[in-house]
Amino acid sequence: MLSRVKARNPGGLGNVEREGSEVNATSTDVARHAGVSRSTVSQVLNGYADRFAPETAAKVYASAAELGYEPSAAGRTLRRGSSDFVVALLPHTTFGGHLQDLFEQMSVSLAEHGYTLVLRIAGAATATLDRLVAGMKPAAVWSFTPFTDDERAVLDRRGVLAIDPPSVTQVDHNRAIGQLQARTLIEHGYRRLAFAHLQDERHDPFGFAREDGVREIARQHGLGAIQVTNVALDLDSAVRAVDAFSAPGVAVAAYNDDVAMALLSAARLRGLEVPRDLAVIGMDRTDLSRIAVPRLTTIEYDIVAASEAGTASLLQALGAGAPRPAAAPAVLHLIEGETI
Amino acid sequence: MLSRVKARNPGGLGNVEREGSEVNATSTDVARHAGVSRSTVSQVLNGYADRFAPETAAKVYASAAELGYEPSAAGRTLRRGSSDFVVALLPHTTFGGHLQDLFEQMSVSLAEHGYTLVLRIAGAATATLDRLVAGMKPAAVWSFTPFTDDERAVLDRRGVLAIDPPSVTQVDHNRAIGQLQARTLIEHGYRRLAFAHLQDERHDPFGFAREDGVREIARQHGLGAIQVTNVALDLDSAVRAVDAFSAPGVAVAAYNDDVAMALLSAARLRGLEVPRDLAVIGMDRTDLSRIAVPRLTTIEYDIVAASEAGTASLLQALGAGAPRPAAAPAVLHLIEGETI
DNA sequence: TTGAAAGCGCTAACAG
DNA sequence: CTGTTAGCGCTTTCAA
Repeated sequence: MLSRVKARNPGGLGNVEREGSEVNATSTDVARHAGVSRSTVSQVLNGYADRFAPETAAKVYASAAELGYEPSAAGRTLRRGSSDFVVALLPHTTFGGHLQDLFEQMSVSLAEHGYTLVLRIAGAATATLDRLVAGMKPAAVWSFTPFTDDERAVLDRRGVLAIDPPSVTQVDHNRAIGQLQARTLIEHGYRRLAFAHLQDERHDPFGFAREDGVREIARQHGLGAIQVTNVALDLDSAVRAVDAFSAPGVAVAAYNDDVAMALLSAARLRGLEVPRDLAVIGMDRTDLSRIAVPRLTTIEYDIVAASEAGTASLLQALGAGAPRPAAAPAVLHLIEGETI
Repeated sequence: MLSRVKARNPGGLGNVEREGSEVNATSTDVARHAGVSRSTVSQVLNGYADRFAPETAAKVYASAAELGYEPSAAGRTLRRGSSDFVVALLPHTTFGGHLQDLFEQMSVSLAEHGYTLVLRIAGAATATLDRLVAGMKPAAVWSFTPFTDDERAVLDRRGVLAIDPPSVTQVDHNRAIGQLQARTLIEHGYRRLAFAHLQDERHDPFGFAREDGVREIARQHGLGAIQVTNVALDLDSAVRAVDAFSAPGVAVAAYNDDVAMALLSAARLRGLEVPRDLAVIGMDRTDLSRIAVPRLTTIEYDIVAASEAGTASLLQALGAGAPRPAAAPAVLHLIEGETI
């Protein structure tokens, strides 16, 4: 057998990265080292240690550790029909540090159950997803946002476990955000409500649900129809939106803090006083929202709490069932500012 | 043989996700369908079609397409010793939010050469990296920023191709950013320069190189020592930093646009006029920097251009050698604003 | 120009 | 209690 090291280092030249003592022990190596058979190694290491004499199991554990043994995903996948990888789709929204926290938390939880998390850009062509799924045979594909129809079709075709938030949940969730924005504005005495979308719809996947939430609360309180506007992330667009608000005294629920900040800048440019002439509530609690003068009133979405629920349902679907957490955690927090 | 569908759908119940006509053709299926042997299928599909009669090859292509055949990564990995996956480490920083574009571009380029890109959170424990690498046997692990010593050690141990920017390049690159900031400030007539770090060093991996770039240019122009300060992303911190600037007329190169925006807010709070009393140049050209009043002068980093260079060197290291692009593309662009 | 055979590392059924 | 055996899907000689 041509060892991997040799194969990779023809002529012994090689580059620095590959020199030194490489470790890629197989279960055969572990078995030999422990003086047992491969199947014993496999069983001990896969949770059936109690079928063996304690000393035998101990020898196996020790040998595996000593040799730095990690099972080959390829061999295991081939045998089992699916791998221990879980693919998570990376939404095409801002990587505001928070998203990393989500995946970091998920990565750890999954690792505890023997799964390995890998990420994939959500925007990429569906054909790539197909290749990835067909090739890697992941235990599951998970998405923070609902799959597109194309994605669903591919995943179904490949027979892979596909987990996304039921779109009804997703809608409820975002409607709750709009509702909280509206309720907050109303509690502060505003009666003329508006909703400002982010114009680039690729980055505004939740806008309509949130708008609905605002509208619903407005209706419940007997307020008139809400104004709806689109704001691109440039001053011209924001100024146009502000000019279009029928009169002073409008209170705007913004799709996110960036939109809110754009409106604040536009208001300043137009000489409007915030919140007297224009009130604004954002969403996301970005770092910059804390720096704005006046500080933006916004809503924080506790993504780690939310992701814990997501991870739990994922694990359950995988049959690695951690029991569902008793209640859905509170994930929305109002952050006080001076813009309403 | 127990088919995968049956195995996954015991009792025929199953859930919606797995019903319907699943497609998971193997090379055996393709061979049978085309009336040739498995090895013929393998050879034709791996670029040796010219060893066969044209009709034979055509039959193979047609059958593979019809059956939706995708080779099993597991089988291939087992046989070849390494997979077609390339793991990219997701840095724990924000590059103006355009990080997706980088990975999307990379994903496409790699796919053209038969590789599949998967991402992994860079922050996670090194042990997880070890498992990932040992299990998945990726063709390469790539990082936009230099590996930590721990990461390097793990990758070396597993004998995997590890590509990161030579730290000298990384340093040069970031020094160039600082230099451009300083040169721009000096061209506008400023003689008292400062550099403002982002206090959270986890998000400021390049700060020192940039600071060096500023200092270097200041020295070349015979200016005095530059002031260096740390700014956290809150108003108190920014106000403290502004207060500490010895006198009006300081021009600050900020680590990024967020830091710059914090300084602008602090200046406003202190009644300083920008740029007369305090000049600021940022870095990243975030959306919000375009919305600020006054608009922030900043530098845009063309991450897609940069990533094309990165992808090229990665492919070269993989031996899928696209020829190196002739010259390094220009990746830094000054964005005019009104803050200097 | 094509096919047969071997084997990558692993696990599960079965035999002792 | 532990080992033998077969085979997951693929590629690569080697032989025809």
